[in-house]
Amino acid sequence: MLAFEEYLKEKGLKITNQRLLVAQKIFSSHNHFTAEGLLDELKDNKDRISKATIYRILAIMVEAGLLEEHDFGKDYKYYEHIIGHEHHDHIICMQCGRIVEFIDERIEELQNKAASENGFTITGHSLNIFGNCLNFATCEHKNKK
Amino acid sequence: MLAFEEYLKEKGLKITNQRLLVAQKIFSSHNHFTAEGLLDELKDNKDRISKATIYRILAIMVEAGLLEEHDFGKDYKYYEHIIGHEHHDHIICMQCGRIVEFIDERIEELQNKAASENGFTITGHSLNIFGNCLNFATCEHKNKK
DNA sequence: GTTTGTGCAAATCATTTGCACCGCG
DNA sequence: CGCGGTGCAAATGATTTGCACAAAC
Repeated sequence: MLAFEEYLKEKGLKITNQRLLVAQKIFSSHNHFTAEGLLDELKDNKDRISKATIYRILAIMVEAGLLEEHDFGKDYKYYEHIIGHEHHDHIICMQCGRIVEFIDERIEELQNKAASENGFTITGHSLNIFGNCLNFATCEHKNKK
Repeated sequence: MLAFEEYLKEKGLKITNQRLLVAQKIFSSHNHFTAEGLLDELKDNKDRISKATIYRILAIMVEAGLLEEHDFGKDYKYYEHIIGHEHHDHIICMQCGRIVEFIDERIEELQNKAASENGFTITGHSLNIFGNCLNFATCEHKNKK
């Protein structure tokens, strides 16, 4: 059973077609997506779903710890599911929008060190590297959502 | 003369009271501020300045490379001037909003390494650590802008 | 049957923009 | 003067919300 379904039951929330639809879509792959993009992908589906509902479901999933919200410098948010995915940081191509994940334990450690040296207890962090990937396959289309 | 004034002349832009006022305010200290906050601080000034003008001036300063725009996870932007300030990253207290700057050359290097290993040319990066500072002096007021 | 969820359209909120007037150069 | 700059109010665009209806339990 989907982890999201479990969460809904736990919390006494209802299991609706829309919620299952969104969950299936999101957990079927590991992409970085936007609310708008998700809406588009579900548009042609038999079960219509509204933008408001998308946002409401995404909020629940973030609350549930199943989804992570990212700010990549655009004026809309990106999401990615984190089931079966270790924490990682991102490199974003400013040309084509391609997003590459990476993780460097040494950076993680140095961040922890920086925080504690300054008297902070870490609750989270966000490290985004912006650049150009010059990847033939993807970098031809600019400003993909 | 203010660096901003030089920039304006260079570009053939006009030197107005509003522009000087904003520049003096911003460069008189090194704080992280918001457009709204800046407007408040300049409200009681003899020369009134409108919100639209604030935004327009901030955009010019960012373009001029005198100001940096930050996204700290709120729904409004933070700015800081970078004259005489080396690049640095930020630690933000989620309780009181206090912002501490730090720099770790090892992290910088590891970022460059991660980018090039993934075939990216770096154009910029943003590293924000979120946490709690538990600082008596500041951490009593929550959600400061 | 209740209570919670959904769709729609209207509301929000930071930021941007159109336009008529103002002031720097 | 002439054109860029400013203020105001209206526009924008992502996200949120109120409300009446629909669906889950």
